[in-house]
Amino acid sequence: MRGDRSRGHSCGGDVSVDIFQSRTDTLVSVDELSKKLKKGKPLRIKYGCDPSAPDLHLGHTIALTKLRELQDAGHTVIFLIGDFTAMIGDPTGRSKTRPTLSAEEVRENSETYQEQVGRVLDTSRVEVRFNSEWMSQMSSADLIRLASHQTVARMLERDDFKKRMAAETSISIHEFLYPLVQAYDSVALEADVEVGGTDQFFNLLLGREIQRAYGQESQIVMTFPLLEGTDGVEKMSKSLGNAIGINEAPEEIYGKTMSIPDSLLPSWIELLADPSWELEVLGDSPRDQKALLAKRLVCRFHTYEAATKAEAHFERVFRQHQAPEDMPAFELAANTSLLVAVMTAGFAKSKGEARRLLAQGGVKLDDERITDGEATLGAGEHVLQAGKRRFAKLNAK
RNA sequence: GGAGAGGUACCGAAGCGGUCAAACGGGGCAGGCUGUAAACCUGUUGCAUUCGUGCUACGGAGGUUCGAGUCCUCCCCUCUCCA
Repeated sequence: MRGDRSRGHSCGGDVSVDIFQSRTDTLVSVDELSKKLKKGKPLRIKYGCDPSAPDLHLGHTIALTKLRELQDAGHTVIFLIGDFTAMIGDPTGRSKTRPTLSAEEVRENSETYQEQVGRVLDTSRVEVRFNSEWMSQMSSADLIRLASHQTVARMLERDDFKKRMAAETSISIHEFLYPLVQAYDSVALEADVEVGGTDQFFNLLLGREIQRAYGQESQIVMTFPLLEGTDGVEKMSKSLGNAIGINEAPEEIYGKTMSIPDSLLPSWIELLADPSWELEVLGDSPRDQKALLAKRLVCRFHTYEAATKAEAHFERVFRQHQAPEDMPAFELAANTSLLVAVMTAGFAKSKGEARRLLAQGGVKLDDERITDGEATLGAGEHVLQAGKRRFAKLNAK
């Protein structure tokens, strides 16, 4: 299906429209885009991020991969860090008003962000901007003028506001400013294109209106499908605990991918597959397909060696049920109770939790299930396991 | 400004003044079955504990009572309708 949709539009021999169109969810509008492209100038493509959640996950890479393609096609990617808007907190997808962030938090987070983006984008060619640059200069009068370009009725059409109205939860006035400021950012940056997830559609379209209101040409809007999280229920999001961060350890990326429901596999392959994977057979059984996908994802964010190791680690720990080669090591005194050992290894937050874990047969010492928390540790090296996947090496002296 | 409804554990949501560390559902964790899949079954889900119990929790602060999530007062917050 890739590229097929745009075939009908290749009237001007405009091949580059294809790059924009393939694997996007929505593109508004193809005609305007080809007009912009015909000017022959590199387009300014805006990608905004909210520094309150600095951990990039697989879901973000869908858009980032596309941006990389566009970068390679000679366009300019502008990475906009919404440090000013972070004070508002994007209401998108939220059922509640977000807490605001301090200036230091925003700064730290944005650094993390930039470092992670480098795993996909060529950061040497990215224009990194902060919207506080122009927003902190804006006067109240200017802000009011900006706000005058949008109506409450239109604002309430936004899906999440609508839902919150229906659910009778609170919406603060300042949350209306978020889309407006985001839209104004496009004015300040003179963006030709803005990309985002489908949940950003409203905000991106507002950018078009606001740009026009400020005498600019409207930006092209590109949205990407949202990736479902590892639970197979909700959209991938760090706060929902169903995300795979691109910063995570190879074993984690591999293991979490293996744990996704089979039903998710088609969409994951569709959304995450690299174009170069396309012709290869991904394997027969869902399990094998996942294993291959997992390996390739590790490979993408780490190295081939890391991917091989992650695979071996998985085979060893989850198929052969052996302890992994590397595990965190702890030293403690001989004759320490198992209860304390479990806590030392960080497997339980409280003694009560450790006791429960033990009682339910969740703890193994040197491959033997032990339920008595008062059992003590003999001198020497031990392997402590909690649940299926948490291991620690204990050295009792 | 007026009238009404409501704020309970991670989330949703019950809760005759004692038997409430708080029903039930979801989520989480652990066990079983498995492919670290799904579905399903079981247990568990505040902290500490000499396992007797103690402590901290039901928006906040006071009060009534032998005893309060439950009653009273004031305050804070949310929602709906009216102005």
